[in-house]
Amino acid sequence: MASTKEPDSSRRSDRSRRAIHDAALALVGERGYRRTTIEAIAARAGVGKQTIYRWWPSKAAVLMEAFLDLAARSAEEAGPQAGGEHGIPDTGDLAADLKRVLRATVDELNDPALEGPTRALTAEGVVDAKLGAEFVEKLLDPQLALYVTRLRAAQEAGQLRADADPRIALELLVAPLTHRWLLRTLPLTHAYADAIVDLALGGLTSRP
Amino acid sequence: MASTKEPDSSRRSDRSRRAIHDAALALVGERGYRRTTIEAIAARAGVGKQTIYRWWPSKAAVLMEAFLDLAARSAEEAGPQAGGEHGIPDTGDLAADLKRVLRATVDELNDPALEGPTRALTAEGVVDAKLGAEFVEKLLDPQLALYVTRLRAAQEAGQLRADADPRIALELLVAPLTHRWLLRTLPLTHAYADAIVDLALGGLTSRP
DNA sequence: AAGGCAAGACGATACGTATCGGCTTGCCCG
DNA sequence: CGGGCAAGCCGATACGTATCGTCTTGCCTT
Repeated sequence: MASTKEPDSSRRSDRSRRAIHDAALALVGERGYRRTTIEAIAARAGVGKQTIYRWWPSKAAVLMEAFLDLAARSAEEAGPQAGGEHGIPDTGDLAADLKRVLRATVDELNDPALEGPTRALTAEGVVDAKLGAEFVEKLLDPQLALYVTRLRAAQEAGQLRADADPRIALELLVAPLTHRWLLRTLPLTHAYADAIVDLALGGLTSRP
Repeated sequence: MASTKEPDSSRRSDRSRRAIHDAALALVGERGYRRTTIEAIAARAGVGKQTIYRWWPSKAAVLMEAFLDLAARSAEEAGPQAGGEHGIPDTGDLAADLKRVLRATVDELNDPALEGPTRALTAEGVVDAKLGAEFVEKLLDPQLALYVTRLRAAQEAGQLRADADPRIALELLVAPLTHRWLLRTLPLTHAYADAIVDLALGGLTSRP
């Protein structure tokens, strides 16, 4: 028993880890997820295959960590009051604030540099429940939480129905964008984001 | 040129095709998409590997066709006025009609027999644009078209804002369900479907 | 000197192709 | 008519390639 020898993480090479992150992101962007092999990642990173197998359980896990690392670094660079990641602005105008954030999300989803890895990771999570849970917990939920706080503020300001669950309301706003992007049903544009905000806030029912 | 000899489809064995469909669906349900191999499908179907490679370009294509066939057959069985596939009911009560259909969709998405293959196919479409387009065209769009007609009827009955694009309004209703199911953020229940309908129709904004 | 490191050999699968008789199908010739 | 004959799909299987994940070997950092 207990033959599962855990490697000593204190001796781990941070240099190799970063090189593997970079190589993984680059290769997935260039050739797609399916066609990037562990061996290719190792070769590009100038690293032995075993160094990857020692520290990661799967190709998807490598990519996930690379992604998290990238997000953490770009968040750090961006500083406290950055563009679209560190909280949703509250100017008092809920519709305008939401449009601003959703437009930024549209731009992010349409960014060709991020599209490949993001699609790969999402698709993997759709099929692999374990990885999907990690994806949701570490990447998606923190972002959605920002909406919850902003929507709660709107609720306290009397701009949002008191009986609306912010967690559900948020999905009404975000899910349509995700839907178009993931399934590629129709183009994902700023105009679409605006339309979603207007319809979601105003409601579909006609009023006198 | 023209050395691409197309096989003669008139001599194709329908028996083999069905066996392959069934085997593919069963194996994907049992072992997941990644771990079902073409060779295993052939073995289970009692079919030569080449018979699969002769008629299908990829594993995903086999599954897609199997799925379409299944949908077509179950639609046929269900008859003209079946549960949830052949048009959205129009009782005059838009909210009730939508809840009925979305609840049925929830049940379908939660059906363990269909979950495996559907996830596999969707995930493949997320990554493979060509397959995704086929998936949308042959499976998703026809279903969404039903919403468009129902919503247009509601619009003519004065129950839906005249300035709302039905194609976008539909996404407000359907996307949240897809979102929860695909990403597994929270449980997908009838109560959630009802909440979505109420919020989408009534709007998020508080009213006097 | 202990252990992670780069490099790569290795067995195990799965892929997609090629080929083999066997069997059905449709056509030709007697 | 009707027996044979070519064509072509069928199940089956051998084959070479690609990738996997493990294992081994020295080197080099710590």
